[in-house]
Formats: sequence, structure tokens, C-alpha cells
Amino acid sequence: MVLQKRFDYGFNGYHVPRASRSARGRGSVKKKVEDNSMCAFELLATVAGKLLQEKETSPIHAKALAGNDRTTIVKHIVKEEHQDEVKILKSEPFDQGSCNEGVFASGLRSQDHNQIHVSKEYSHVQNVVGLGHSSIIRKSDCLEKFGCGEDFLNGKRRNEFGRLRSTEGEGSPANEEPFGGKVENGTDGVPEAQKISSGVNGTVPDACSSGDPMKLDRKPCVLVSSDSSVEIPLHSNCISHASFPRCQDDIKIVNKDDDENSSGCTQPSTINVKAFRPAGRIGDRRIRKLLASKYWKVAPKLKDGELSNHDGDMNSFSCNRKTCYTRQRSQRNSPFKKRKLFDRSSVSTSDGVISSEGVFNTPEKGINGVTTGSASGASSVAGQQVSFQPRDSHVRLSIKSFRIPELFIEIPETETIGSLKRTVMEAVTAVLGGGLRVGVLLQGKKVRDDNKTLLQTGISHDNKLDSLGFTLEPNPTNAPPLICPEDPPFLLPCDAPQPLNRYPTPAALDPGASEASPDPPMASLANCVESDHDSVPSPIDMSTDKTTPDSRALVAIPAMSVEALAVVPYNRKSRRSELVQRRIRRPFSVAEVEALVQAVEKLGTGRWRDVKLRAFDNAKHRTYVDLKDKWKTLVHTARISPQQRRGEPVPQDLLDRVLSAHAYWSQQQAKQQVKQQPETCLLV
DNA sequence: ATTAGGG
DNA sequence: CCCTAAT
Repeated sequence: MVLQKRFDYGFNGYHVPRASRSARGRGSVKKKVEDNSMCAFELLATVAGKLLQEKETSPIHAKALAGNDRTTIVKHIVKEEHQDEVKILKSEPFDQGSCNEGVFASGLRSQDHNQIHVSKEYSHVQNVVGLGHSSIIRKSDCLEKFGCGEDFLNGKRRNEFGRLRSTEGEGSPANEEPFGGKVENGTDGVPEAQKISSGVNGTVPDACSSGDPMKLDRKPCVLVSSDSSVEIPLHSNCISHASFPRCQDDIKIVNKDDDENSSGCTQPSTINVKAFRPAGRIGDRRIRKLLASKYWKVAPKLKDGELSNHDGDMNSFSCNRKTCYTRQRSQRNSPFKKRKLFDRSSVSTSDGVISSEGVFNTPEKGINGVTTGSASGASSVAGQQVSFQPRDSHVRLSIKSFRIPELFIEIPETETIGSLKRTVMEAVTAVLGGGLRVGVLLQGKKVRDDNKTLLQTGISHDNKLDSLGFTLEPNPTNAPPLICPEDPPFLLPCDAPQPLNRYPTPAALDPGASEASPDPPMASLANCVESDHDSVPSPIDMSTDKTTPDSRALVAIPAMSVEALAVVPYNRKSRRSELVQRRIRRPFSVAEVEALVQAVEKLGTGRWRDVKLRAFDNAKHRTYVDLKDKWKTLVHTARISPQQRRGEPVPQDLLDRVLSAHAYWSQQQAKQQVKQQPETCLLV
């Protein structure tokens, strides 16, 4: 007997009739997945968080819950208690003052149905997001190699990412700063910092606006650009000051999206940029990992006991921030050493989970560069019932129902209903755990730019949005062919009508692929990212050891071959190669250009690695190749008429500097060659 | 791993 | 941004 059914995932017990599903879901199945995911990240994160929560208290475990399965989360979860199968999540108020909103959600689930009842309003999207992340991350963290207690998942830690530090001067000033005098003159006495600041603000007005809920804690001046932050040391205790006067003006771009990095700056005098980012890609990975492990551990036997492990994890989770913080920093000491950040394979993987990137972008602070990603094929559209309620500049919405992607279930006729339920649950759990990502639909259109703020996207309390929807779609990246990395023929490409899904094997969830993806929304729960995007080099290796083809055996399916019962999210990409996603486009902000120009003026055009190190050390998404390319385009841009230029306009003065620096260094290069020419001639 | 260029 | 060849 083969049951083929789509399940509506109701948050409020609200089921969306299949008939009412938008056709979009299906239609988009064929779309090439190249999505970068998330747009309106907050929304996605919120949704993801919900889903994950749900997962944690999946029916499988819910049996014993009997009404006690209530999950309440406040801000960041600090500790978790388990009562039999029931988990109670508690969190502590964020002490940063940035998030003052109170609790935002509570969930109640019924055991017999895959329904989650989510009520309560989200006082702030950020909070919601934070919630989702924390709950998710918490566990994942445990799984991570960091070990319990080492992780952080609150915004505080996140702050580290958005940090810039001054660079120390290297080499002799004369060589290092050919443009030093010139630049200074160019500033007309205006402090570099100020200059940059104006530049940033001019371009990205809202970036640092006071309205930003995520205000920085105590650091004074932070410059935030569209997708990166510029940090300028204010105090003089920077080493660079002494040895290299102008160094204090160095601009460094930090990628807020990178989760992995901890902080770049060790100097107290440095300003902290962006408040925080709860979970980064790392978080995503962790989440995924968590999900995966959980899934495999629990699903199969549906035993209790399993949770006990979590306890330990959870506790560890509540490590004190200090510790986590320290850890984080230490980890990122040698960014370049372990740089494989842009490895594509890794990127794709990350997508599977919600990326943290963007999670914290609130409308107020938003302003990120536009990213253009292609949408991933969505296999299903979740039921949408979103209502907005004006409240300050916050958007409140409640998702009445969510439909999960289509699942195929195959089960013997002789199986019991209970067995069927479990099977279905597992399938759902599996999908939710790692194979989904969240998409946002606005008026029928998929919102692909995860970096846009809700406001920019048109989702604001001012608008009576009646057409905001979320979708759960198979996460291409995430969905790795678990079992057969080589890509067995049987794994159908996403365009296949309705490929069968199979339970992800641990391997699949694994990260082999990892992430980098910019921001895969939920399934991968990224960065963000988005993560970062992209950025975390460390793949999740949890699956490595235990994962074997046999893992499938773990699937708790009644006496039948796993294969038979296997429910697999379809729409997975069969080939890893296909998983390769083009990195999301992240236009350089003026601040970044400024930093680049300054670095090039100082270092020249042939030392991109140094440029990267000097000015973009913390911007994981900017590789030296990117910088080189950007310089190339800048030179080109500077040469064409302003009318021909596109994108965010770059201040003419910057372009002028580009040209002069380019000319200068070209000349230098020529001289170098001239010098060598004679030598070679002599040699010959 | 970097650099340099073409696409 | 991607892809490659050459270092």
C-alpha cells in the first residue's frame, strides 16, 4: 500500500485543505534551485524556529507529554529541563538591552496530530528569530565539536562577528602608504572615521539609525554598511597608531554574516559593530546536525531515554557567555589558515538549515545589499494565514498553518495505525529537520532577497498585507543524497515530478557539504547565510563516524525493510555538483569600497591577499579574488560615464582615488618590470 | 594558496 | 561572480 499524502502542518490546528494550496508550490518545483534564500529573514527564522521547536517535541516524544508539553521560550534559552519526554525551555532575558521585547511565543502541541499551536504574538520579529535560533542552536551546539558549554547562542556572542579591528601597519610607511599624504589631503581634514561614517550613512541611511532595536550595547561608534560593518578604532591604544600613524584610519570591513568568526578585535578600544546576530551559519549547521542526530537517534526506536542525552547537551548549552565568547575568539585566530570558506561544496550544505544570517535584520537596521539568488524550487506551499498588526514599526504575524512538502510513504498493509502514524511522523520530522527551507511569498511572488528588510520588501505594519505567505520547500542544498554521495541514479533531480524521498541518512545530513551558503533559510537553519554564509569552514562531522549505509536500519519502521517505508523528501538534488550554488551576489557597499580603495592605495594592486587581510579580514564573504574583481570593476566604473554606472553609486571622489591608485600602481608595476627586464636580458 | 585574466 | 591557468 502506498500512501501519498501531503500533510498540513498546523501551528494552530489550522489545516489548509489541499485544494486550497496555491499552485505555485508545484509549479516552482522545477525551478532551478539556486536560492540563496531567505528573504525577510526574520520571517524565515521565525518559522524555522517554530518548526524546529515542533520537531523537538515531536509526537514521537509527545506521548508521555500529555498536556505537559508546553514550551515556552523567552529570548534566549538558557537552560532546558526535561520531564520525561517533555521539555521545558526557559530562557533568560537578553541582557544587552537590545532586545527588550518580552517573550514571544509559546507552543502547545497535541500529541495525536502534527500540529503545533502557536499563539502569542511576536513582539518583535527579532525575538522570534532569536527564539528559533536559540532553541535550535542550543542543541546543535551540543552536538558540535565545540562541546557543550563552549557555545554561545545569544546575540552577545554574535556581536563578535560584526567587529572590526584596526590593522597594524606593516612594512615601511613609505612603501605602505604611497597614497598616505594624498589621501589625507583629500579628506580635507575630515577625520577618516567621520568620512566613512558619512559615506556609509549616506548610502545606507538606516543602517545605524537610532531606531535600530539592535542597538549596540555600549560601543560608541559603529558604522554599518549594507552588508558589512565598518569599524573604526576610536582610541589610541591601537598598536597601529604608534607605529603607523595612518593606520588608525584603516577601514576594515567585517562581515556580519559570518558566523564563524568570532571577533576580530581584541582591542578594547575597538568599536563593536552590529549588535548581534544570534546564530550564524554555524548555528545552522549545528541545527542541522542536531536534527540529524536526533532524528536518527530517536526516530528509530522512539524511545525515551534518548532525551537524556539532550539534557546533558542542554546544560552545557547554558554555558556562560564569557566562556563561549572566549572560545569563539580563539577559534578565529587564523582566518586564513583554515580558509576554505568559499568552498562551494560547503556552501550548499549549509543551505539546508536556517541560516542565521538575516535573522536579525530588522526592518530598522536592515539595509543590506541586494542579493539576487534564484529561488529554489519549492515543492510545497505552506498554508498561509498571516495577519499583520501594526505596532510600532514591528510587524506581527501569526502563521495559522503550515503545510509541509509532499511526502511519499510506503507502508505494509499489515502495519498498524500507530505504525503508520509513526512513519508519517518520522517522515515529517525528517523533512522538517533537515530537508526544508522556508520561503517567503509576498503577493504571490517569492521574495528571494534575504537581505532586504521587511520594510523594504513591503512587509510593514503600514501595509495591509494580506498576501504574505511562507513556504516550506525542500532544501536542495541540504538534501544531499545522503546515502550515496556519488549520486545514485535513483535520486531524481528536482525537476522530476515527484521523486521519492528517502530518509536522510546521517551522512546526508552531514555536512559534508557544508555551508556557505548565504542563507538558506530554514532547512539548513545558515547563515547566513547566510550562514554565510557561507562561511563556516567547519563542516559538521557528526555523521562521519556513525554514519554508514546501515544507518537506515535505524529508522523505526516496523518489520519491514527500511527501504519500503522510507519516506524521502523528494526534490533533492542528486548530484553534488548540482548542489553547487552560485554565491549570492553581494554588492559592495560604499564603505567596503572605501576600505578597498584605501587598502589598495596602501598595498598596491597585486597584493590582494594582503588587501583582504588588511581591510576585509573579517568579511568572510569577500575573498581576495572578490576584492581583485571589485577593483577591476571599480577601475572600469571610474572610467565610464556616471550615466553608465549601475548599482549603488560610488562617490566620485572614491572613483578618483581608484583611478589614481590604479595609475600609480600600474606605474610601479611597470617600473618593476623595467628593472627586471635588464636582468633577464643579461641572463639571456 | 595566490595571482591574473577572461568570461 | 565564476573558472582557470600559472605560479
